[in-house]
Amino acid sequence: MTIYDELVARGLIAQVTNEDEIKEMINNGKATFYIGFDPTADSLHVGHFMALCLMKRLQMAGNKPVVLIGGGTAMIGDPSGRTDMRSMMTRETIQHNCDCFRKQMERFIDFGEGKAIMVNNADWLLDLNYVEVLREVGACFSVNNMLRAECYKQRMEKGLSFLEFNYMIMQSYDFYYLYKKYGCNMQFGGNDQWSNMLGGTELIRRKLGEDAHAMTITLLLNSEGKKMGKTASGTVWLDPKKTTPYDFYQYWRNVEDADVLKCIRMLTFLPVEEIDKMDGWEGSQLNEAKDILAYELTKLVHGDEEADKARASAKSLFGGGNGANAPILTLTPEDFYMDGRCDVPTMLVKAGFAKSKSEARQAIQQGGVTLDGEKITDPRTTFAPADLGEGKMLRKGKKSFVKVVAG
RNA sequence: GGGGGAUUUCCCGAGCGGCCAAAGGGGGCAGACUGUAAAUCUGUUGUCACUGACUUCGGUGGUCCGAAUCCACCAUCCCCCA
Repeated sequence: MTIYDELVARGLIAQVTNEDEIKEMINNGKATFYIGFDPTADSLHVGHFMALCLMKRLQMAGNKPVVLIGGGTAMIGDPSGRTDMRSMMTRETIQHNCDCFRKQMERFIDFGEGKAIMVNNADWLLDLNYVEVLREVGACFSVNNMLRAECYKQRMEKGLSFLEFNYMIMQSYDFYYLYKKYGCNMQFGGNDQWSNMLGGTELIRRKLGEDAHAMTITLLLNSEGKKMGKTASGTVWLDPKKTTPYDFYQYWRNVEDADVLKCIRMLTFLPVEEIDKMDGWEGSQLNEAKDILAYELTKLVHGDEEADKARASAKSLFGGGNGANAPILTLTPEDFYMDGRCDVPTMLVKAGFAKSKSEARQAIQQGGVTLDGEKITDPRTTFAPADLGEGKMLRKGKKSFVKVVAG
């Protein structure tokens, strides 16, 4: 199976500028392609992960990836897929985020001897001269066309600042610049980037009379049409400090039935034939597929050891075990503030299971909290350090566990 | 530059002087049912020393016994005209 066919089989390809040429290029390792990542946070997330996987697949097929970190474009803020303006980031924050991105990416992409390069568009965008750019590049863009682009259309009602309107031009300039400097002939990105990417191919055509290509990856949406990788409490990050490997595992372990196969296909490196076999799975077998998905992804992102640990704690906790690998919550002497005793709401808040003591109290009153299997019914129940012994398993609802010990 | 409108608790959105911690929906959390799924039903959803107290309705001042509701100014956003 050629790499292009595999991408199609996995459902990764959303739109392409010229299928035949792109197929020819990537199947034969002739592409030098770039994907841009705007450093809008200090960690990568699932969306980035998909792009990096695509990059890895193409790199393995002999193509050369260019990772572009958008230190310059982040100064503007991409309006695509947004209904409101991004808050402006300081240069320092952007720089910090760039550094974080770089570190995480090195896990996935091999940057050794000419295999891949990493660039930062701050290096060329920040020194541009306004009037020069207007004459050189601005003349190539039709405002009429730009306004027709999907990414701006959505913003016509809510308002769009001139700053953000220029995002497309900056991104197009990046492609033009990379094309000239590195012979970068393709750009990949999320499907929401399509119009921005076309801006680049158009600019190259107008300025140089040559063809460059663009291809977008299907956005990973769940069956309700929402972006995956988000929970009510926020984004699922790749940084273990921001989203623990266990939580990361749990996120995937809990995807809806309808989304499991799609996720396995798009996100894992399991062979397509193997995935096809899972296609008819239902019921408990489909439940098994969720474990495969969660395990494979945790392994890719956090490594074998962490994946094994996450899987083991999940199995012991949900399989009726004693939760041997549960995270530990150590209570400090200050937590035993009530005559040397600690109440349960304090523990729940400390464990991060409740945002406030009120919330914790409600969980208790509704019968959702147990300590070592015993239901807590009174929010005022307290424990002294000695009561905890070697540590007790505090549980809120079905999915939140922690082993409480007195420190 | 001129005119009009908006800003409410996580989100959307009611409220337009006391009965407002603020309707309704969404989302979240918990319970039942289950497969750590979905759907459904129930409860809950500002904070705390929780049968009470305290702090919220863009910001700052003011009127009033009393303000999310009235007035003034400021900020931000939207719409129409130029």
